[in-house]
Amino acid sequence: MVTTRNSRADVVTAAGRLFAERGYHGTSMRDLGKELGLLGSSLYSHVESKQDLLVEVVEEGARLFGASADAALAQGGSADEVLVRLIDGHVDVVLDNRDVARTFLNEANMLDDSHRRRVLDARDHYEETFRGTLRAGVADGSFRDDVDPKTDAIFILSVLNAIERWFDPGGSMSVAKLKAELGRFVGAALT
Amino acid sequence: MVTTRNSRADVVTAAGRLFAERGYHGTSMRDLGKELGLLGSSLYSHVESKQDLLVEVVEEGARLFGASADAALAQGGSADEVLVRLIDGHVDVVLDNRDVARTFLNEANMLDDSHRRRVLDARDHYEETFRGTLRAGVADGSFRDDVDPKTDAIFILSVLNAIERWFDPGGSMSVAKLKAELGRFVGAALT
DNA sequence: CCTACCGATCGGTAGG
DNA sequence: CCTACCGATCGGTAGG
Repeated sequence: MVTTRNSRADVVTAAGRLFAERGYHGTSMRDLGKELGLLGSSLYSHVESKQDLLVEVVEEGARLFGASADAALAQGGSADEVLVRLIDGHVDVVLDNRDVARTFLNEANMLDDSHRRRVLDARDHYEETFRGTLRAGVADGSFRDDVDPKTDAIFILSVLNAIERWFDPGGSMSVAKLKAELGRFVGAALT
Repeated sequence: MVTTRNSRADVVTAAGRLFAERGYHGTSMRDLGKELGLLGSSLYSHVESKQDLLVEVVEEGARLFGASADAALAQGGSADEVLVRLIDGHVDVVLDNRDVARTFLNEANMLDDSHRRRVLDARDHYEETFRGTLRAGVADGSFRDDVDPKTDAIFILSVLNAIERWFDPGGSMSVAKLKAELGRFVGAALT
């Protein structure tokens, strides 16, 4: 028997799993307790509220995407190289933290106003990384001059954000293949 | 005073609005009643269950997208022309029936098993329209020969399905501009 | 479409 | 982390 008490981190992780699968409003504190082998009421020794759990999961998502963008920029290189790192980094965040990413992408609007605002700001900052990279690539001639950085950043992120909806990590397409296909499609669209 | 009794269609429309905004589980029958100026319990003279309402909204979404694809194919023409009609038609469905489209795209997995299965089949059939058009375009040389119909159909649909998340019909970008940008981006990716 | 309910479940608390 | 609850709200029904 290795039964141990759950940590706060365990609770947040399980919450991410259920929020990703069933949605915030589709998950009850009793569901979450069952997932961890305890009663719903016992969760309140770890967290202050259900909303609190959503905040933690979504903000972890914001941190992960933000860190990925920072890392992609920090290495420098051409706009084309930065964009490839942004794309690969986004894929890694989604696939290595699928529940967190899904909750971040689909349940952020269930946050109360102040938290939602902060998350939307973080998301806009992340998007700006893509926009800026497209602008730089257009400016230096790496990308077509009919590329519209604002719109195309949204288009590219639309493709990336949808990955959690269809990609099966245990399926026939490898992560490397996924990244290659993304690079080809986006590359062709921009050059 | 033009206060009239609500029809079943009114109830379904209002349900689509709330399901799109707050999600299926975030909407109560009392919320929906309030939206229509009646009590939650009164809704049961129009529908059998809450799930029933979700089924109606989601299946209407499936019908709309299906009809759009059928129309795009029926007109014939080159793969390139069909694809443009598929894209424009998808945009029209999303923007002319936003609540239905959002509910179809985001709440279909809240359906019970049998209905969800049917909707997923319809969605796959719709996706096959895109895949087939890409295949035809590769075969006749309209599109690059490194286009992967299966993957690229998903990528294109990812861009189209995300439109409800960011496009503001009252904003600075017109629908015509949106369609032009989509055509340019997707066209560049495929040719 | 309302009145008047039903049992079940919700998020959460007090006290250990 | 459990026991023992709380008031509020849930989807839904009977009967008009």
